Amino acid sequence: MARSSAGESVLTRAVRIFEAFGPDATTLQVTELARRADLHVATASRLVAELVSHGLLERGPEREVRIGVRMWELASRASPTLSLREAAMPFLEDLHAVVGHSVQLGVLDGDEVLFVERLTARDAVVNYSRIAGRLPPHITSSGHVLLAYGAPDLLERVLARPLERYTPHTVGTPEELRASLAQVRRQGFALLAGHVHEDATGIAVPVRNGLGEVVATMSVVVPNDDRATAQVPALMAAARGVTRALCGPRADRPH
Amino acid sequence: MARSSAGESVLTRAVRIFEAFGPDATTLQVTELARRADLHVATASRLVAELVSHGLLERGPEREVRIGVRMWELASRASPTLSLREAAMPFLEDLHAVVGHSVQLGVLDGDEVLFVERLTARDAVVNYSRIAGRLPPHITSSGHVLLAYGAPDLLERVLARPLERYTPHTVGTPEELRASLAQVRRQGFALLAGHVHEDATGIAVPVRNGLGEVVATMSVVVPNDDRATAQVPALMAAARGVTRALCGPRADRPH
DNA sequence: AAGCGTATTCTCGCTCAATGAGACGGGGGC
DNA sequence: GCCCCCGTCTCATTGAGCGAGAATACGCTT
Repeated sequence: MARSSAGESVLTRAVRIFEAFGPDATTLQVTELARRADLHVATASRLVAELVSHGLLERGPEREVRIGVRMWELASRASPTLSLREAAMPFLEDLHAVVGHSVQLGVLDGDEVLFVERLTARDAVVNYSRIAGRLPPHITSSGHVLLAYGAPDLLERVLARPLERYTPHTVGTPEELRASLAQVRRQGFALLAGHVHEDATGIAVPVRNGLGEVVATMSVVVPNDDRATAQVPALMAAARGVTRALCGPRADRPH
Repeated sequence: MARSSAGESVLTRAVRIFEAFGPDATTLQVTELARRADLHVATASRLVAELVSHGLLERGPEREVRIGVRMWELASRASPTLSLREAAMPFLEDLHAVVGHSVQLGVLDGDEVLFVERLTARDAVVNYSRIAGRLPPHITSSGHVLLAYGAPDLLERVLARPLERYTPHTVGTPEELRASLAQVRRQGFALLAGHVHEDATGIAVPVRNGLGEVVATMSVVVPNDDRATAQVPALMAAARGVTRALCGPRADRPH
């Protein structure tokens, strides 16, 4: 017996191995890894051994397997994602210090928000995002910003799927979503109270590059109260700072 | 003609492709990528296409290839490296605010210091590290800490190679290095003035886990002056904070 | 110590996924 | 138009990769 019955490539299988790990499964035994990756255990064992030899996976004392440092290093050395994060970091830190609640940096990947950075707060209302985590765009303020300024076919694709509600406040119909996005475009920011978690308000603003294109979104998660809107100017100032940093040493673009 | 003459695996080649990227080559054309990865251009083109289909690489408008967001995501979702970084982040931020200069978090990987995080400062003396970057351990304060508390065979391996000097101050002989490490063990921190760059002093302290093992190092890079030593208590306090965070909700360990 | 159960690695016959040489198409420059 | 460079496609070739089953490793129980 040779070759996988499904005609799969080695790379496809390796990717499936990496995808088997997640925040709830940071280490896995070979057998479980094989099960999750849908591989014969001997095959999984072999691929794991090779990935370990390359440093992309690592083994622990109980033969458990985890993501290797080399994987992160290769991903990070030349990553556009991390270039953006690095440019944004000083502004995220300042915003974090000023607002006192969790701040986030998100990008659009596929049809989802991918969170690139999140600075948490001790007294955070609730933390519903995680670094390298994803959320559907219709439920978060970040997602609303990315949809509002994104390509029209993005919105069509999002609307082609059911809009699942996380709370009674979550946008659940195409009409609601379109109205919300129109408001984002008018106001220049998204403010969603209780859409992901009942007790939290998400506020997000677009982050633009030097060409004026929206490339990311900065957001904060604050308690539901009347003072939420007061955070908007700080957010916008921070986003402008990131834009400036993304342009490099050139002069600011006129608004 | 089939199969590589060198009997290389697909994974080995994919790793070489990723290794071709770096901070000085964030995007590459397929031909250049093939050259750097020592692959036939047709092979490189094919592997790139597949890696792009998995999101591990991405293409730009001029057919340039760059690291894909998915690579970073898979590396980050379950990464022990990022767990450490996340635990350390609040303390790095506080330290950054207090010291006003660049702060760094480094780990030992192989025989080198790998920088996991770096918060920069506007008026930083000099930034000689980068996130996901490596430096030889004998030249940096971080490296001295990791060597001082590391396994003896680590030091032997480091000493088995020539100790290259970056500046006239850099440790350049085994005797100098051993003496410096002994001092680190006595003092509990490393302070190296002008070892990497003439104008900068690096100060590093060990970060321990709940078992008392040194798992990382926190450091700052400050100007050379008599006030440098004053930063040590803040560094040590921050490192203790990280240890507490790494222990989870359990009580503090007695010192 | 022996036995058992589980997990992981090794062996090996088999085969098709991966290879690179060369053709081809596209784009840019002269 | 011609030429050059780049990247993708085609295809004959073959050995890297496969999984079934054996062997080994490990932990636990009696």
